[in-house]
Parts: sequence; C-alpha cells; structure tokens
Amino acid sequence: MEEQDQKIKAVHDAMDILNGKWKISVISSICYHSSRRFSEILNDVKGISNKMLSKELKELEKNELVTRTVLDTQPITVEYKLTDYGQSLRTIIDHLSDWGMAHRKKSMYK
Amino acid sequence: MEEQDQKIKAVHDAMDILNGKWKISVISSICYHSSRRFSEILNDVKGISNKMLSKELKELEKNELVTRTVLDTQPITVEYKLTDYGQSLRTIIDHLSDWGMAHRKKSMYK
DNA sequence: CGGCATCCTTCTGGATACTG
DNA sequence: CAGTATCCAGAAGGATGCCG
Repeated sequence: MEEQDQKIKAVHDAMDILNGKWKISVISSICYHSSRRFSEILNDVKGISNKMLSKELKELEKNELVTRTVLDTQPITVEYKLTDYGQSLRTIIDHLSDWGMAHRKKSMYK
Repeated sequence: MEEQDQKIKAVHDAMDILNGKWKISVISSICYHSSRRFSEILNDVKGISNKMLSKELKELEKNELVTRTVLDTQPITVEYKLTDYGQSLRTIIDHLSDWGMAHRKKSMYK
C-alpha cells in the first residue's frame, strides 16, 4: 500500500473515534478548562442536549480520551478530565479553533 | 465572552463545515494527491457510496473548499482540487493522520 | 465516467419526564 | 447535580438502477 493510502486511512481511523456532531466540541470544552463538570460542558457546548452529552462522554471514556471522577459532595459532582492520550489532541483542537475563527471572518465578507 | 468560550465556539464552527462521517476523509484524499477524480476518491475512501461522495463533494464545493472541473474527454472526467482555502486545512489533516496512526498502534496492544 | 433518482432502513438527536 | 428512560421526527446513508 502506498503512503498516501496509509495517511488517508489513518485520517479515517481518527475520525472514527471523533465521530458524531459533538465529540470534538466536548473535548475542546474539557481541554480549555483542564477539568470540567457535566453541567459546565452542557453550557459550553451550545445546543447539545444532556442525552447526547451523556452518550458522547461515555464513548470518549470508553476510548480512553477522558476520565470520569465522582466527587463525594452533596449533591454529587462529576469531574471530567482529558487523559494524556486525550491531551494529545490539543494541537488539533487549537488548529481547528484557529481555522474556525478564520472561517468566521471570511464568511462575514460574503 | 471569555477567550475559552470563543475557542470552543470556533471549534464548533469549524466542525459545522467539516460535518458528516466522510468530509475529512474526502478532503484528505484530494489533498494527498493534489488533484483527484470522482472514481479515485471513491476508491480512496473505503466504504463511502457514490451517493454520499456526490453529496459531500457538493457541500465542499459550496463552502469553497474544493473546485470541480469537467474535462472534455470521452467519456468525461471530473477533476477535484482543493482551493487555497481548502489547503489551509492541510496542517489539521496531517495532524489527524499522525494521531490516527498513533492510535492504531495503541489499539494493537490492547 | 460521473453522477442522479428512488426506495428503504438505520441512526441521530431533540423534547420531556423521571430518579438517586 | 448528573444523569436515565421513552417517544418520536427527521436526517443519514446503503443498494440498486438509470442516464448523458
């Protein structure tokens, strides 16, 4: 197999884990705050429902991108953090953020 | 609004354009070949159907990420290229590719 | 070759209500 | 607070066939 094919396949593999409408936004919410609670993420990611957030977080946890810690407060709080592995997406998130900003600027002049 | 919120929103804006299961893979197929025909992309992106590819390409064209050129051959050939704007995603694609490779390696030892 | 049209199934995801 | 459960509409997406 050629190098390009490998790369295209690798991109697809990456997107397989980062699938869904919200996954990347959820990750960025956590990563820009180092630690984040359920309700905070719900607020960060505009438009997401609790059901979807719950589902996305579970998948991220299964793929070892985030950790979930229940704090014994009253009422309970749950803290989500990125694993080191999840942190390795930081560069990509930053680039996407920059690109998104640039795009917004571009769209304004249309 | 705070800086983090801006960034999270920017990421979401970016993902709004790059939505769908296939968009990023399609872009990577084109960008790793500088120019690519319909049937070639169909082969590059494993699992995509012609219907989906057609739809994704249209959306990418509408968002000015790719250009579509019909060549007057017999039978006709259609060439897709990234615009400069589309090229600006190259860094992200490369990072995603690297990340995907690393992930595959990681998964192997589970 | 590069699609579009049609049919049909599966998945996505929103709204609302409820629980420990 | 941090979810789960249920219901349901609409979108995504696969298979197949047709066309210039």
